[in-house]
Amino acid sequence: MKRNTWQREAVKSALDTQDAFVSAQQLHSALRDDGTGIGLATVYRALADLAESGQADSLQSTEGEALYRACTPGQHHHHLICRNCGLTVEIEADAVEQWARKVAAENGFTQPEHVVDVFGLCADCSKPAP
Amino acid sequence: MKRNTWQREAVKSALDTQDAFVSAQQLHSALRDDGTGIGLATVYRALADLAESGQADSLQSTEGEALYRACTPGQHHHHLICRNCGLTVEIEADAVEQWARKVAAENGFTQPEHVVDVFGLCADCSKPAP
DNA sequence: TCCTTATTGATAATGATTGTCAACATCATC
DNA sequence: GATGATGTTGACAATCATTATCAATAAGGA
Repeated sequence: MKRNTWQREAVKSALDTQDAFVSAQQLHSALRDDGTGIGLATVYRALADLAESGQADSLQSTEGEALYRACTPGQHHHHLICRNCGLTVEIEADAVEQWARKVAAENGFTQPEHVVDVFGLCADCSKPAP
Repeated sequence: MKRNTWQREAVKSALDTQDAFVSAQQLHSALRDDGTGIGLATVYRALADLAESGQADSLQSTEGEALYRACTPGQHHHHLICRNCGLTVEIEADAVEQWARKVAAENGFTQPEHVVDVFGLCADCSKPAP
């Protein structure tokens, strides 16, 4: 049976305070800075659990590390991500869902899923340096 | 100055024979099986060059390794990828391009780029096992 | 052919992630 | 509240893809 531990709670709430995709290492550092003595492996395990249960989204950065972000569960959505600061906004895309299904069917593919993320510079990061 | 070596040619042509995304390690094994004594680091370097010059596309697998695929240069496109055998088809998506720009603009984001890939089971892999 | 220097390849180094396992903590049950 | 079975933790080792190092090699202009 699944047990509730303060470690899992800590990881979940730490992730909730982030408005950007963060790595397991970053989250571990943040938790250590908060005075908790949580272990690195535990952070990895907790994040994997959250991702599997749909309470967090994950993606692979171009550098190859896994990044996580708390998300609204039970709802399919995509992300608009700032290349510079990581700020992330959830977006919906009914049109894209339908397009993906159509393209898959046209090529004989079944059971389509898709990865759709938009990267750009957020309003703040678009401002010229003073 | 950039020099032409048989190693770079070998990597390029080996990639051209693949109709699926492959890892640097896989390509290195294939090249070794062909009798060439090419080094692993060289394969990594050649693939990075091909990706940078637009002659190959790359993406991160969910396991975190980088996968490469030869592509038609100079043209923006996306991929329809078989989850099972890796078969990859290039697809175009003008509607999605426009949607990405619109969503970015609506949220104050500039310089939008996007990652759009569709995963499914290809016609062959969709057939039930005999 | 000669010479400069980009490239190669064997190997070490890096860094994220996962496996191991004894000590510990949770929670159903008494 | 005490007990016990077992899920969980955390320090550390192990793994694995990728990158850095650097002496030896080879491309291509002179």
